[in-house]
Amino acid sequence: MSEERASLNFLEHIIEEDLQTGYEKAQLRFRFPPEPNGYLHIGHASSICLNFGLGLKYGAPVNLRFDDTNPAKEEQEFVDAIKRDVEWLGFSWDTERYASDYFDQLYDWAVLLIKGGKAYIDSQSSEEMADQKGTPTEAGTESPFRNRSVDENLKLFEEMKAGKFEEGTHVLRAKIDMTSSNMLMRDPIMYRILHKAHHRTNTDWCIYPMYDWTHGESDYIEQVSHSFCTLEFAMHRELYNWFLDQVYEENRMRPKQREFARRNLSHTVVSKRKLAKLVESGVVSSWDDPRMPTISGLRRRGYTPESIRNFADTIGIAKRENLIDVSLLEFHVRDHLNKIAPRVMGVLNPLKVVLTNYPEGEEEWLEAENNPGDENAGSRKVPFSRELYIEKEDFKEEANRKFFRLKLGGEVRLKNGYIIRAESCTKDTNGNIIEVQCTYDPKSKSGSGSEESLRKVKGTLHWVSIAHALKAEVRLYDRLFTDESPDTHKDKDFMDFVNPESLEVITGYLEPSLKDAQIEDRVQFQRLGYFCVDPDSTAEKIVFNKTVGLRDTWAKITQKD
RNA sequence: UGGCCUAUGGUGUAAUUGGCAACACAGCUGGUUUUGGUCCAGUCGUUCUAGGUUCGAGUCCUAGUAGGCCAACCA
Repeated sequence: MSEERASLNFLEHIIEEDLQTGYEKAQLRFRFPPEPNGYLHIGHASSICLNFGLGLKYGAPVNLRFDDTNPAKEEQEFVDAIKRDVEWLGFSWDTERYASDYFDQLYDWAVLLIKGGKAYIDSQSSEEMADQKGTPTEAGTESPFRNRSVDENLKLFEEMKAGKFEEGTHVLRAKIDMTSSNMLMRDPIMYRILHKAHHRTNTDWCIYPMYDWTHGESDYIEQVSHSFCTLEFAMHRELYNWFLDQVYEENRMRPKQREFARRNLSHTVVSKRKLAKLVESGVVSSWDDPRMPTISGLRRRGYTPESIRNFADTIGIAKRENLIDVSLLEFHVRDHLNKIAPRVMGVLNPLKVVLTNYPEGEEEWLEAENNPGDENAGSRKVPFSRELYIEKEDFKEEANRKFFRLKLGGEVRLKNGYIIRAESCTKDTNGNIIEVQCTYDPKSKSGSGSEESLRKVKGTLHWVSIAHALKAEVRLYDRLFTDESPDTHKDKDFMDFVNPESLEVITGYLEPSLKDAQIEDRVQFQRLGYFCVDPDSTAEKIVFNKTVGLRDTWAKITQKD
């Protein structure tokens, strides 16, 4: 009813304009075209959300197309990982395609170009060709093979295909313009010889088409209406169109390439080469290490697909350089987890508390809300007894009134339990506090409705009963890089900015309800943050990853002082 | 001594296409709260520069400045 006109990004404006000038809505079709040479990362996630989001918005099909034209780098393993990641993000593709599906068609079209005098076989080395290419400010020079006869070109191309030549001896080039101000138009290579097995076509081919020759033609074959790619391909558009011109037939959909700025996330890197280096050098354990910006890493870290989609939606899409602060991504995962993650109690840095007036050997099970923001989340029981753990940070012998926690002579409420008062504490020989002796008010039990239970005390602490606590490995993560843009420094390598303290492994003491937690379960450790169960967990030892901390205004206050 | 692209708060994106510069995050203030969480209210602050067109310019024009991209048998 009160429908607000949603603001459109510039790509949606282009689509809307096309819709008004002749395109039918039913003709709209998009694609997400990864090369299966590595794992998808947060940058791909933005592109996936863009293309599939457009598909959802316009009711248009979106193909998942693997750009698999380089058998030297591509593997089935990556195809499988990519499909799993796209599905995990919550999208479904119309059809699964491969550029390699089109090798025959591409070959036939290439023959057509040769026959039309638009392509030729060059038999120089790549160095010689590079020399003739010119520079951005100087025109190139023509290859001595540029004017080979059509028949000779045809014969050589056939022999290339038949495997008669070594790698590097011949290539097929488009005959365009060696003086173009666009370097890509200076007779670009269409095919090269590669005696390598392809993960799908095996050894059927020993010539493989290059990206530029493949991409637009694949869009055309699939009748993609809008082909969106990142800005570094802007210069390729002219070539994309030139190749399309060679095969385009009237009345068919002519795909349109448009470019958007890749979205950069602060405090990380996303190039496959750099991510691979992090894995190889042992900085992280694997491609799905929870510190990695890969989709599989984010998943293992505890991110939800919703949070990633919301992130992609709010950062939008444009053409200017950007650096998006990772805190925005963290905001979205908190925002979603706050709604869905059950609250539990766990102590990560334990300090023993003894309730001196609580009977020894006694225990009781207290009612605890699973999520105060969600009535339907229900409740659970947590055990309470004479000896408890609280966080070390939650006790001080003396503190000013800004410290809403436990201090000698002060009171505090134990979440879901009783109000306690710190009476004394004991220290080890080094002066470290190792135990706090407290008394509790038996009438102050949470939810009992008694006058005492309604008393307001400043400060509520989480806790866990020592006798009942579940020991768990807890992995705490910090940013992988200390610099917000580690790979943009001219004089420094991105590896120089690796944060040596990005991982801390500790033992946590958790409430026993967590005993049956399953891998990928997500919970909030109250007052600490969101955590999820890592796949490394076993029946004997449960492992939690910290996804993200809660917003911490106390930390800001202490920092200021 | 080239070509292409870009320029809006600390960050990211909008602006009904020439008509009151908005939204989210971050920051700051306060309120609620048995999580120093959540939630609520308020606040902060911007159209790269110089000209021009116009009743009116973030938007159009001219010049400049700054940044990014382009010379792989990679994608």
